[in-house]
Amino acid sequence: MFSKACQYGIKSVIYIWKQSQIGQKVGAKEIAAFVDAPEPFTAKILQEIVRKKIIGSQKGPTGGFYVGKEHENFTLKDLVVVIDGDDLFSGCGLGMNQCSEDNPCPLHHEIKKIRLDLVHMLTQKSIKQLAEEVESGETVLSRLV
Amino acid sequence: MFSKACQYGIKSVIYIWKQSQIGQKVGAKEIAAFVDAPEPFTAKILQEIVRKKIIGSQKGPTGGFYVGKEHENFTLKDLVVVIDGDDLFSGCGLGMNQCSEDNPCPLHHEIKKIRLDLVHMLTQKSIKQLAEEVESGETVLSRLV
DNA sequence: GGATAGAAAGATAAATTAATCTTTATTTAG
DNA sequence: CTAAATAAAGATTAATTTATCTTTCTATCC
Repeated sequence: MFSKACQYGIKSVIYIWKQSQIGQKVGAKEIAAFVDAPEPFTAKILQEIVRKKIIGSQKGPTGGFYVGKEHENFTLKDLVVVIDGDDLFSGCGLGMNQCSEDNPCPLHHEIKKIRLDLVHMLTQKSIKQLAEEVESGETVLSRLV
Repeated sequence: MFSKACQYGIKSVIYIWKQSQIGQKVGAKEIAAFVDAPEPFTAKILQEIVRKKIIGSQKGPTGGFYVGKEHENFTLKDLVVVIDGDDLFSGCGLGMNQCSEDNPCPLHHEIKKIRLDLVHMLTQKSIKQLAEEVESGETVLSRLV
């Protein structure tokens, strides 16, 4: 469903949120270790997310990745689109470019329903909420434990 | 959602069903042309599907791919699993191998719902039904109107 | 039985995605 | 101002997926 890059990105951003809530900036190395992802690849994905302003970063000692007020309204869907593009949400599920409401592919109507649910899920659950669930131990993000 | 291979496979199998319903075996070339897919790649995918006995094939002149009684009970899900594996249906959506009901990843419960719907869709809609909808013009499979 | 039409299989190539490495730029601390 | 820590950027490599090519095998038709 999500690419590796996207999986790493989602986990990283949840972790960054979680740490930002307690006032901590976090470096790529720490993030990668925590979410169990290859460090250089994670760093590269984070760059892209920063460039699209989903999160912030600061260079230098005591620097790292963080989220602030200006990032609070981004949803998981925004993040997924930045990393994986919107293939998952738009376009024909069978890859037919002439597929449309009037000219539906065999799975058009079926896939539409599932996509609606998916988009709903990815826009309703805020990243903040996910971070809080990790914070409370309701869900788990790390291999360790 | 589905790989290219899987998209081609789904479209091909629907076409083969449709043609089998009117007693026609079809060759890889005809299939590829109709569903607008690269021919050698399509042939390769079809091989795999035949090997897993989702459809049948016959070599030699007047040969081709077909479906018979013995293939009637396969669902789209069976087909998708043969081509793409069951990553879409099982395993953690964020790639965490320690994710489980007791140790859920941040998206575990959310993804579960969507997967249930997806599996339901892919098992409820029979390939035959999809082929009939194409036959009746209700849905469309080919680039050529 | 020979020619032909096709599927099956295996080898190869191209494109994309995943991952790493190296260098550069920026910021803070001292 | 210098050194150290860290992100940013770009180049490179590896793995996977997509696509093609070539050869072999099998069935049908004459």
